Amino acid sequence: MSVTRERIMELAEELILTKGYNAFSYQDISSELGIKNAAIHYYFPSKANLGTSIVKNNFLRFEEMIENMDIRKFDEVKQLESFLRVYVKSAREQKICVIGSLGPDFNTLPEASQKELQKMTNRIIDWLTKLLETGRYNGVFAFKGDAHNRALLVLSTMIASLQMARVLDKQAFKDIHQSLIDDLIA
Amino acid sequence: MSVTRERIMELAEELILTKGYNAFSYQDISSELGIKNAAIHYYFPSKANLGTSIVKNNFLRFEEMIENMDIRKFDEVKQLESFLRVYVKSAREQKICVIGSLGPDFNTLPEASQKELQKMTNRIIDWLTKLLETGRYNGVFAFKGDAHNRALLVLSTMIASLQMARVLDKQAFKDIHQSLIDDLIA
DNA sequence: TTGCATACTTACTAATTAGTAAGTATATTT
DNA sequence: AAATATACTTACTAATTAGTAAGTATGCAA
Repeated sequence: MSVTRERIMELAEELILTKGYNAFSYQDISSELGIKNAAIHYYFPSKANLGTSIVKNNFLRFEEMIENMDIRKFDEVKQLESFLRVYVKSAREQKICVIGSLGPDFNTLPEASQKELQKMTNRIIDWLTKLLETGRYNGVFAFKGDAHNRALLVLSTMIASLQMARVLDKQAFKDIHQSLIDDLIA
Repeated sequence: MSVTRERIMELAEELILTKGYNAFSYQDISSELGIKNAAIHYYFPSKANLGTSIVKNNFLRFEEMIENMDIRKFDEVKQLESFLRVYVKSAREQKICVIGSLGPDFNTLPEASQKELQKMTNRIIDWLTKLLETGRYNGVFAFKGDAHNRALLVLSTMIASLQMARVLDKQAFKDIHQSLIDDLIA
């Protein structure tokens, strides 16, 4: 893989997570990387293509994360903690998450990006649902109601807590994050 | 107040809640209302001004809502339900909320809009905190931990549930909304 | 009836946007 | 050595953006 291509993707993702899809431009990337606009088009013919690539890449990283956790046979609490750590890292870096950034812009996204974002979100919800269900069965989680609804609640909470931290302050993320864990751990 | 001014504000708010701040343009408004671009500039000299006006207007509507509830002496559950009804209505209309739309775009907003959004968010959190605290004291709410943290959690949940409904489907909002209430009502 | 404020339109600008076509340097393969 | 593929740059376009300055129609007040 080309190093330039990777630097473009890395920066584009950062721009999406800090400025949003509709606020970042090819110029933002080219000026920062010291390359020309057309160089980005060489690797990513359209902004739609670049955006979709970033969602796909994010999806891939999630799949890799849960694969590694399966192998090491982490218990449910550890798996949840690993999942939540991704958001803790984002909060530290003043970023929000991909779903929280592209979700509000959903109606303006190219169809391929929309589809990929939906696929990833469903995949995360499915994984979380199973994790919560199993964890409750094993007595490490305690919560009322359907595990699927709880999974939606957990993901929603993490998405919004990063956004709240942006509007208010970092403490907001920590507070929400702690409340979530308090509610869930048996 | 001018009727044109009001129609601009109404449409601009809708555009922010459906397309986002950085994706909507003065053209979107002028073409829809059958007026010229410059007519919008007559009422709102800059996009910064228009954006800030919309946040202020939203803030005002929240203040009016909680004022009306105080007068009628609604109990805490009714007050929470009234508050949540705003989000239920948004979900029906395929909209997200102002904080959920402008929050992710925060870094790209003009300073006046940022300040106003912060003020409004803090005001909502303060109101929710007191409501939850009083409601728990009166035995109608049941939750663990600090009321302020719980207020952050409630607001976060509503913000993100609208976004999740956009990415997934309306059922996602209903599920999250129900989980939230189940958790809170004693 | 003159003057002034309100509510716009006309006509424009400068900047930025994504995107393209054609050229070029370098490395690799044949 | 020649041909080809890779990784770009140069130079451009058409569309869209927020914003402005000057003009105009209408109503109302002095």
